Amino acid sequence: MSTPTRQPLYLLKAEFFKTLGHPVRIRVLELLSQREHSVAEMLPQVGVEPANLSQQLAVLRRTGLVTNRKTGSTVHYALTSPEVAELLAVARRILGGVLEGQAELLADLNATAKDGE
Amino acid sequence: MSTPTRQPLYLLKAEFFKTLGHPVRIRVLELLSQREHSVAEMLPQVGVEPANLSQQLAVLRRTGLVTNRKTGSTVHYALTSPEVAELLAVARRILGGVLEGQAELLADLNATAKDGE
DNA sequence: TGCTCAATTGCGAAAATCTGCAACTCTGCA
DNA sequence: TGCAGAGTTGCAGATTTTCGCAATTGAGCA
Repeated sequence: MSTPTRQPLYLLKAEFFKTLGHPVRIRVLELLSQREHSVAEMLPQVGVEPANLSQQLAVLRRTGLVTNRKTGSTVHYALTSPEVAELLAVARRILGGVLEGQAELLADLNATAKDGE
Repeated sequence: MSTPTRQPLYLLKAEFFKTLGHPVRIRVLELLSQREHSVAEMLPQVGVEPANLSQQLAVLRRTGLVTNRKTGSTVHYALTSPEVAELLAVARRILGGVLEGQAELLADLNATAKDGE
C-alpha cells in the first residue's frame, strides 16, 4: 500500500515551503503550535479581514498542514502534525544565526565604507 | 551590540520560507547539505541554464543561507549554517506524514464517490 | 419564517515572482 | 594583447500570488 507520489520530491518540498512563505499563514501556524484555535480567536491576532484569513486557512488545508472541526457555527483549527511546531522552532534558530551573520556583513560594509573605498 | 531586527519576526520567517519555496533553490540546498559545490558542479544536477541558477543563488545569498568563495574563475558555494540541512530533514518527515494523510483523504473521497453521493 | 452572525467562496485588479535572452565582468591562457 | 570560458546582471514578457469586495452557505435564535 505504497503512496505513489507522482511528483518528484524536490517539487513537493518547494510547494511545501511555499505555503509556509506567507505572513498570515506563519502567524496562524504559530498560534496553532500553542493550541487549537477557532477562526474567531485567530481573527484579532492576525489582524486581517475574515475573507483573507479564510483564504489562507484554505491554503493550509489544501496542503494538509491543518485540520478543521466544526462545532455549531464556529470552526476550530489544529495542526495536523506537531512536527510543524518543531519546524518553526528550527527555522527560528536558523533565522537567529542568519540575522547575526547579516549584521556582521553590514558592520563590515560600514567599516570599509568609512575607510573610503 | 544588539541586532535591532526592524521587521517583526513573523515577517522575517515568512520571507525565509519564501526563499525556500522554489524547486531550483531546494535542489541547491540539498546539494550543499552534502558538501560544498561549485556552480559548474551544480549546473548539470539542477538542469537549468547558468543564468537561471545564478539568479537563484543570488536569492539564497541575499537571504544569507549560503556563502560563496571564489577560487580562480570558479565559484564555490556552501551552506551558511548546517542547521539548514536539519530543516530540510524535518520537512521531509512532515511531508511524508502529510502525504500519507492526503492519500487517506483521497481514498475516502473515492470511497464516498463510489457510494454515489 | 425571518434575521443575524460565523465562515467560506468567487472574482477581478494589483503586486510579486519567474525565466530566458542579451550584455557584461573577470580569470586564465595562447 | 586578444580570446575563451565561468559566472553574473539587467531587462521584459509571462505566470502566479495576493487581497478586498460582494455574494453565499449554514447554524442559532426571536
